[in-house]
Amino acid sequence: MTSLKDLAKSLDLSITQVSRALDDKPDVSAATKAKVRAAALAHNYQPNAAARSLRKRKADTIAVVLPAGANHIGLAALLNMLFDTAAALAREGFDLVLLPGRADGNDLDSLKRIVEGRRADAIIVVRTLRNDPRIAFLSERGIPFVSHGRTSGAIPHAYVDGDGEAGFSEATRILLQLGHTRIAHIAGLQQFNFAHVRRAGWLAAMRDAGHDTSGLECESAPNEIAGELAAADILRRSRKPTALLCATDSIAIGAIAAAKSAGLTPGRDISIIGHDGVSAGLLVTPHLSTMEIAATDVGARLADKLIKRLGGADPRDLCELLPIRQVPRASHGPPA
Amino acid sequence: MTSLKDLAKSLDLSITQVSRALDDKPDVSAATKAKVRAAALAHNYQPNAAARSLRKRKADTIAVVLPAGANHIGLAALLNMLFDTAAALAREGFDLVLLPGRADGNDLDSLKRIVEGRRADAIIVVRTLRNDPRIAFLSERGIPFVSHGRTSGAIPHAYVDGDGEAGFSEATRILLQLGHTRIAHIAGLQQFNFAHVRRAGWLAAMRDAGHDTSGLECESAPNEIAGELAAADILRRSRKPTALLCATDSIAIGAIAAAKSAGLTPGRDISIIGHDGVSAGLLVTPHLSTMEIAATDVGARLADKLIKRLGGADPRDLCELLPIRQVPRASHGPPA
DNA sequence: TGTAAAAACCGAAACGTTTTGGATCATTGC
DNA sequence: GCAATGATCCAAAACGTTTCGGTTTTTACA
Repeated sequence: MTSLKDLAKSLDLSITQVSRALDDKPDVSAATKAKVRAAALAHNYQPNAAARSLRKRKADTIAVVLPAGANHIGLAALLNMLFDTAAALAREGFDLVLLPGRADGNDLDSLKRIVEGRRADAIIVVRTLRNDPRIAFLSERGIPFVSHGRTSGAIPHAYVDGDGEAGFSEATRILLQLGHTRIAHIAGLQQFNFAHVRRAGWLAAMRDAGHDTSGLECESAPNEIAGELAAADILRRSRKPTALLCATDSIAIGAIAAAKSAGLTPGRDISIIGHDGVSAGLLVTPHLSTMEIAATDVGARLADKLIKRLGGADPRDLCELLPIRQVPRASHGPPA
Repeated sequence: MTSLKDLAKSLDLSITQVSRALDDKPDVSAATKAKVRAAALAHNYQPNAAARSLRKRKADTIAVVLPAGANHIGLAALLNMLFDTAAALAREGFDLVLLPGRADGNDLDSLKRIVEGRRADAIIVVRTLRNDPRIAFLSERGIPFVSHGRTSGAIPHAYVDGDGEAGFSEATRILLQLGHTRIAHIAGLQQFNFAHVRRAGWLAAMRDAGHDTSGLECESAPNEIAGELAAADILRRSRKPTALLCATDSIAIGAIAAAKSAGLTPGRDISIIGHDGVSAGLLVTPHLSTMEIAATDVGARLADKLIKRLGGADPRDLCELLPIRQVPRASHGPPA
């Protein structure tokens, strides 16, 4: 409501001086600075965001393009992480704006609107695909961005991600060590990079151990219902697995239900392991063996990378691959 | 990157006409409109958001002030709902910006910054308190807003809320009908309005039935761990309840764990009912009896109310109290 | 007391859009 | 042929801030 002009008039100063005083710039005497600050407080002056952003050519805003609709299960964890990111960004003076992905799946158009309209200074990309057009677009335009998850493409970019390949290799080796040989993998949709690398980790460990993987895998959307269907399918096959390594906890929780329906006791008759460390894993019986990123502040790390990127850092120096920690619980063990 | 000026120059038109053409205003010939639109598309012109917002004195942005940190459990459901709101608002051309509550709990300052700085045209308030200073502030300033949840204060305002009082009264009556008399209530923190009305519903039904409630209640933060502690406490008391009516599912899930630890079988030795209908209720054993708002589109309703409020509707006409539907499952039954 | 340097200040332009208040031109009615 | 009408168009102001370049005032020192 109150503008710089109002303050200037009430203080009998020029707009210039009031602006500079509030910015603590050198050309203003200590006395006037104090007076101006007092007046600003009294009128609870807040600079008009649009005017400032127009003049400074930056919006002090970060945008995150969210995947479209439907898959609310996975969304909750994502939004929780982004809340941390928002909090970290707020401390640096940035607002976080949510852009729900468009129903037609054309996220590039939302992105163009944001970028060309200068609505945001930088972008956060989540749910990276193996070959992500959003990342190609942003890189080409030189828009600062950080992604939650890597891509398989050649474009170097800033990211924070878990080392899914190592994690799934290790989990596979643990199962092998316990005596399993027919270790099946219920993969996530392979267009997503996280799903691809997790499968690669399983595949590598199986190959290293000299085990045939044919007929031992299938693909599932990352939610309980799809996971249950996929597990039921794989348990019905001729070459019956003794262990199910699942791309996500949600799939694994569905797999536990499927195993029970098939008359198997998870942890005894069949081993099931997931990934993510969601709290729901402690609600199922038996408690879900899983693995998770060995860091609790992924959201804040994302914010940190973004700030550094805005500060001009090279994206190649802003890649963080976080180690995965195994969280063994009761849903896996030696083969029956 | 391209501005109206650029377009005007390349088309040999005035900025005025280009602007009006893109806005489909009357004073422009059909021929020029077509030419302008084609050029805008070719240069993929997007109006500068700051300039437009400065001139039009509106930001096309809605802000939501989120509660500060910590309680991530309840946050996930909230964020999920807000995602729907964001999607609905996006269809109307509004962006949704997230304002994480400040660590010092002073959300009013964030609110002032947004409101005075004209960063948002309207506000969404969540987690309403019984007596909410944010609502007092916004009402007084005449800022359009909608809250997720009512307040107990006298200020009329737009809201969407579930009828927690009716829901908890009904659940209590159901338990009474089954033969329970010592029905305890594990309440949410009473500063929150939802917790207050749910307790009121239980209290009214108990009084109507002529049952003494002394020693039959306690308060808990809305998460599993606090719920488990609260339930353990109430199960240790001299006047042992046969049923636990919990303010939220998270509390109820904790209560199930506590009951098991105390050697009781939920659903047989003790009845436990929650509220929210979270999916985790289907993961615990036995499946959690609960209740929930009989509508799946609360987020969109919130957006709808906000749009109407921005259109000048009276807040008193924008109050929606949604009925609660009981979801009986396996965690309650007649007393042992 | 005079002068140079330093400190404090100010006017005006610019950011990119929308909108006001005409201006121009062809067409119509008489 | 002339005024009135309607259809297109445009210059300029305004939104509220930051910043460039220059001006005035004070201080420092001879």
